[in-house]
Amino acid sequence: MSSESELREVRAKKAETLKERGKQVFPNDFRVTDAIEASRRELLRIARDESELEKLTGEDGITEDSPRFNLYGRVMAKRGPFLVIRTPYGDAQALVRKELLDEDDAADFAILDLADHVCVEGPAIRTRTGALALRAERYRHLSKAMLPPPGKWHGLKDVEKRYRERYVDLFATPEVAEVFRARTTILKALRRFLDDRDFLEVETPLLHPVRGGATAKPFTTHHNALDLDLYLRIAPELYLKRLLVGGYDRVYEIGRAFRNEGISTRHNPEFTILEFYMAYVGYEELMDLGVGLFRETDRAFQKAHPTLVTERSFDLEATWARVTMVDSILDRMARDGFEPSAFDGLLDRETLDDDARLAAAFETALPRADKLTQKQMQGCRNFGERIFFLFELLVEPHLETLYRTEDGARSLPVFITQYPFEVSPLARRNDRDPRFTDRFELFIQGREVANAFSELNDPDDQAARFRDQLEKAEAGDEEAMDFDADYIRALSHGMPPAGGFGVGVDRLVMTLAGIDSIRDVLLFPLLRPEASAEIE
RNA sequence: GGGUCGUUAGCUCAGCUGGUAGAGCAGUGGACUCUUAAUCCAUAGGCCGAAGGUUCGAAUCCUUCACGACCCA
Repeated sequence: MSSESELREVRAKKAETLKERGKQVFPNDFRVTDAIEASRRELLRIARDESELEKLTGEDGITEDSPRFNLYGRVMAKRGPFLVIRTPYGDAQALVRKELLDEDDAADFAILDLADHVCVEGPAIRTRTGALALRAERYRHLSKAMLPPPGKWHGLKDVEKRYRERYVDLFATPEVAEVFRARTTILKALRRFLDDRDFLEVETPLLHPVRGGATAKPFTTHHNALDLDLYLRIAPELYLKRLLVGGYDRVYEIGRAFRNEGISTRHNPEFTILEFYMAYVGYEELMDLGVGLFRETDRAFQKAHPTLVTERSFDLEATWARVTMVDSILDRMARDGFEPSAFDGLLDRETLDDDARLAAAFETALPRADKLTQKQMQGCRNFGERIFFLFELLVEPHLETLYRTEDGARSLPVFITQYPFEVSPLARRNDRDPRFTDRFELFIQGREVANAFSELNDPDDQAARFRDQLEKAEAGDEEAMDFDADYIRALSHGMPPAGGFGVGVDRLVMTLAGIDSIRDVLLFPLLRPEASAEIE
């Protein structure tokens, strides 16, 4: 009897036995008072404290006066007369012997299955091997698991199953549960940093009538009563800046954004974004603020989750690199040791500073490039797009190699600044060189973690940029923004000079916890539905 | 989108160049009752991801599909 249906049957029969004895299979009369909860925590604390353990006696040292404890949770294993009980704070064991229980409790205990929830009550003892155990004088059944848990030793390894049945993954693998606690620690630290600086946390719509705030393919949906097509937001940006117009000088939002794109180790269609906006600062101040934000968040993470701290290839405590995009391309070309590229020997400062010369360099490089690269090169229609293309092709994959600590041991976080105007439709132009914007992206471990800029608050300039986006859309660009007339109206009422900063929270969690796949930091990553979900 | 790999018992995995489907754990019955993956004896459990094909014979070879992982773009 051990196919799935048979295992289920065994448990169903035990449930039936409970009922026949007048017991509920799923009772809800057990109440955790503050005192009982404190007693469980105390027990788990003692279990981990050598000096406390030594104070405990063996079973024969137990008297009427010995303190009693409660231990309740999910039964994860049976070892001889011991039960391993899992709680949110860790595991502890209980010594359960029928002769110490009254008849009724003993009968309940006799039909215990692994993964059931139970409560035991009794004094704490020290076992012969020096570990703590609660010696059960009372035993209560609290909830039945109708399905068997995964193996106690190997746990749940099947990656697909782990994502689909995250509830099992979480109780079977405490390290996984810890990652999601760390995620919350990180979110709280981000909030605290901003709250401490008088930022106001706000919530803006997820349902957007127009696409804006980022260049990405949106999800579409429909509101029936208004007969209105809507988009799930790709970014909260434009609403948050409306709030700057409204007079809140410092606002932030942490929430979900949706992008209708492929799924990979770094992309999930819904992801968590933090955006904050601050009046009377520019992008330089935002870099300083960003350093503080990430360092403080990391310290909070490391302090709360020492078991998740891994050997890192990057260093947040060293001085972070700040390089303009053009300089980063020159840095790359000046460096040996990279794969040969179609642009070798073609790029110098003069070329990267002159539209015609750069276009000519592309002409020369074109036949040397592979097909896919050629296609992308031909898609570059102006100076800014060419610069950005060169950055993505030549620099981005090598950021970790290019910018390192003095001893060369670790990579530095790097701010790439001065993004070209053409690829930055919401950022303010640089005052000295209008071909670029006062924008940066932050890369840690070569991974893009943040995007920020001095905000464009000139309504006419912004309207012209929206019109450019419309042209792109007409040319077939599915990621182009819509013309947001209300946003232009908002800017026309006057927005204070400001800077804005966006963080990919999932990627930040991945970076700090040393996790390679975004699915491992999302509780329920998007998966294709199962072919046939069993319905009963 | 392309490539590589995977899918066998509830869980973790073996199963060779085709020849009757295997182990450990968990389950069931029993023994034991201070264990640390508890132990011992006994026992049961399979549409070998799905569909086609090759073959006397397919978990194994071929094709298609589904789902997933990793790499590339």
